[in-house]
Parts: sequence; C-alpha cells; structure tokens
Amino acid sequence: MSLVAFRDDSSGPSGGPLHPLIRKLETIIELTAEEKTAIGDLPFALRTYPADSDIVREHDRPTHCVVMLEGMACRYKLLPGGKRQIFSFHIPGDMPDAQSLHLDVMDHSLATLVPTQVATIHHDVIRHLLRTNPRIADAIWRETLIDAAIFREWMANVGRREAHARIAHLLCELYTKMRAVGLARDSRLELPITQEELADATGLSTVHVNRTLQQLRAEKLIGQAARKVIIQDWQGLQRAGQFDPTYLHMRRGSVSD
Amino acid sequence: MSLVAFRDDSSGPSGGPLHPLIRKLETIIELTAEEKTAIGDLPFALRTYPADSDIVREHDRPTHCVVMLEGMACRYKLLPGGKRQIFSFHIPGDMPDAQSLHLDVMDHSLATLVPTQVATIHHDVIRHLLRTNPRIADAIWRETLIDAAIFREWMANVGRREAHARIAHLLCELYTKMRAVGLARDSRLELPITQEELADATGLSTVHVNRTLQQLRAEKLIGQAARKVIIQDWQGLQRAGQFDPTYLHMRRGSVSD
DNA sequence: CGTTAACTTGATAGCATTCAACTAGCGTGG
DNA sequence: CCACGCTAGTTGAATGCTATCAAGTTAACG
Repeated sequence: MSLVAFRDDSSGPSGGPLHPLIRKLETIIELTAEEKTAIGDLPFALRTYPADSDIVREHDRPTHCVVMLEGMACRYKLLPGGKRQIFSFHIPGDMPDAQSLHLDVMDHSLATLVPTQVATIHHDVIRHLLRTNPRIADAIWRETLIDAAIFREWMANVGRREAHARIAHLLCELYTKMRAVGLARDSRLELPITQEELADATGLSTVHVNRTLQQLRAEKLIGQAARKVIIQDWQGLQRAGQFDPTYLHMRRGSVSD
Repeated sequence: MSLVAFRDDSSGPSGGPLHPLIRKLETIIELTAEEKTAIGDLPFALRTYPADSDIVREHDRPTHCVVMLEGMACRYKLLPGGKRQIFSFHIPGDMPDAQSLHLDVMDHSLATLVPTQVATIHHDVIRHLLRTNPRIADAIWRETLIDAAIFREWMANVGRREAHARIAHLLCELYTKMRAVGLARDSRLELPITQEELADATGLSTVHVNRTLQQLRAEKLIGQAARKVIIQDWQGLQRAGQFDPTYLHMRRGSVSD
C-alpha cells in the first residue's frame, strides 16, 4: 500500500532500485533526464538488515555510502555510562552517511529501527558522479546542510523546550518529512519507533515519554494507535511543539496543510 | 599579543586580510600556491561589528558569506517564550554561514560576542571559486560537515550529560579548537563568553552554570580568572566531560596533549 | 498459548530552575 | 577622584520538572 508512494510518476516506466534517491533529490532540484540516468545507472549493492542492527559503526572508515531504500534507520551515539543520543531518523531516499565522502572516520553509528533495505555505493563511484554532475553535487551538499539544520533544531528542542513541546515538535517534523515523500497522508503516519527511541531522540526517559504521549492524547492532539500516530489536531500539535518548518528548507508547496 | 597567532608563517610576506581563512583551510588540506592566491585575491568587504550585534538574522536571505577575521561570534535561535539556544561559537578563519550558499533562507542568526571584524564575500564570487577549485570546494564542504558533527556532539551533550560534564565538555572543545588555530596555548584560553552565553549553549540556567563552574574550580580542573579560563588539569577535565575529540575531525598531530 | 518486548503506572528522589537579593568590576561623568 | 550605574557574577531558598526504581499490564509473535 505505501509502496504506491514510491512509484515513479515522472520518469517513465522503470524506476530502478535507486529511484527513492532520485525522488528525494527531485524535491530539491529538477533533474534532467541525463542526470536521472546517471544516478539510475550507478553500480550498487543491495543489502538487507534486520531490525536493530548497525549498518555503520562509530570509528568505522566507510568505503561506501548508504542509500535508504526501504525501512527506517537512525543515527546515534553511545556515551560512556551507557546513555544513548539519537541524532536523526532516516527514511527511504536518504543518504545518511554522505559525510563519509569527506570525513574518513565515523563519529557516530547508523542503525536500523525495522528490517531495512539499503543500496551501498562505492565512494569512488559517487565522487565521479559528483565531479561530472555539479548540480547533483550541489543537491547532495544541500542535503547535508539540511541535516545540519535539523541537528540544530533538535539541539534547541532538547536544550530549551520542555518534554511536552519536545515530543510534539518531533512528531510534527516526522509527519512533515514523511508526508513530503509520500510515507504519510491524511494526518496518519506509520511510526516504527519505540518510546525508548523517542526518549533517546529527545533526551528524556522512557517513562516520561510515555506520560507525555498520554498527555498529548488527553489533549486530543494525537490519537491512540499502536506503532502509528494519528494526528487529530495538526494546528494544535504545531502550536504545542512550537513547530516552524523553515529549518527543513522544503520547497514551497511541499509543506503540508 | 594574541595577534602573533595570526601571523602567516608559511605563505610569504603579505598574508592579506583573508589569511585566517587560508590558515583554517590549511588545517584541512594542503593548499597550492595557486589556490592560496585564488583565495587571497577574492574581492571582499571588511565589516566591523560591536559586541552583541547580529551579523545575519533568522529569515534573512544572504547574498554574501561571512569570513571571521577577528573577534568571536555565535549562531543561535530564539524560541517563542524568549529562551535562546546557542548552536556554535566561531573564531577567526571560520565561515559561519557557508550554508547560505545552498540554503536561501536563514533558519538561525549569527551574532558577535565581542567587537568583531569580518570579511563579506559575494556568493557569486565564492561559487566561482568553488567551481574552478574543486579541492577548495571539497574543503569547505568538509568544514560544513564538521560543523554538523559538532552540532551532534552538542546535542548529545545537552540531551544526555549532566551539567558538570556538559560544561567540562564545552571547555574541552573550545580549548582544542582555539589551540588548533593558535588562540590558546599553555592551558590558557581567552574566553569572551559570559556565563549566560555558556548557559544558552549548554541548555542550563545561568545560576546553574555559575555553580557548576565553581564546582569545577573546587575540583581544581580549571582556575579562577576573569574572561579567561585556565585549565589546571587537562586530563581530568577531559574525563569529567567525557571528551573525545574524534568528532572534531582534526588532522593527526593537531590534537592537543 | 506461552514468552518476550513494549508499554503503563505509582512512589520517591534529585538535579536544575526560578526568584530575589546582593556583590564585584568597570566605564562614565560630575 | 569618587559617585553613579550598568553588566556580570554570586548566593540562598523554594519549587518543579524529570529521572529512577519497581512492578504490573498489554501486545506482538511463533
């Protein structure tokens, strides 16, 4: 059902396995037919990971980049003492370790949340693509800058908002991002994220996340549902989370509601 | 006295106003003479700002990039409710709004902490430089990725460390970064940062920052000094802050002690 | 239908905030 | 030259948000 979201409406019959990446880049720039072909023809390897497994680990020296095709992943770091901070969630089309093109050692890890399929592409291949297609290089650079903007917003979220707003803000962001790539619609999003992961993303304890979600439900901002979030009051949720999507740098028209 | 740190030891007699940028890039890659000339010859405008004034504001659409020449600045965002989160501190050589090359609207502000001199360079000029000097483009992309790595570390700092470690970690980072460009030495760094700014960078209250600093002093990790931090126990401070400089992605040899 | 992971609930403890007042340092001006 | 005034830093008391601990409940899954 949700696969419909990935169908290629604009680039002809095939689509190809790397299509989610093309689709994602097209939310940034218009790609020419040649550019789409250049991406679609990239040699890659398909890899499938079970839930909760590391794709790339801190201290690794990757030789390949990862393109998300299906599933969901997160970047995180474990601190001495055992606490974990999650930095971002990633959905199909994302290239979560683009930084490894320029930074040789990983300073954090990338892990799956659910069974996930990715394409791995050798750095040399991508570097050649970027050298010969400056517009694609710019688009990917832009992507990494948006990543950074999201990190900043999360920093503000964790540092200066209280639990209620933090959770609301995160839900607003996830809904907005997933909606933009067709993974959510009608105020309904599949969220394969446990409360523990929500806690590690917001700097809270699981217990407090649980209570805060209950409060949001009591306020009729979101609805009850297993592994799924139903937004009952989008305006209210944005208000509660002080959500202003500017930092996502989406194109006009793709911002929801 | 600290101006000595800016003198150009490697590139001949002049240096030129943009020398801090060249120096900074040289901590990333070896620049050829031609590349240094290309940067040194960039047309720019000098601008001087008093302390506590905005250089770029949220929602601006910059047409120029800023290169820090002298002083200190920070990036921040004000949240509804009046709270402020500081995302980063910037020192001479930094290009704090490089993102404006690819993201048209500012999602945060850039402000001075002390009287500060910057060079502004038109986007078109920089874009031309990057197009004709791919290695410089890569170096600057790399810089923006390190920025992002620092954001992540700060997120973990704010989200998962308690006050004592947070402050210690921040001091370790500032010392390491400033030492790398010659703005600190002998465990001594000039820190024109108020406790309020420290608080907004760590997600704490000024009162708690004050008490935490006192504790660090009582533990003999740092020394008492106005507008200056003297590190009395570098090993201990790193331990207290769980500081591991990997995320700064500095070249081997430039990491201190 | 048993087993485990995820979620929920209640009670207690604690780190950090807030409020309010006070001190120190420093530049300005009488 | 010292008073004034402002900013930055300091201190104490009270409150509160969130964590922790421990136990129970639900849901998912083979």
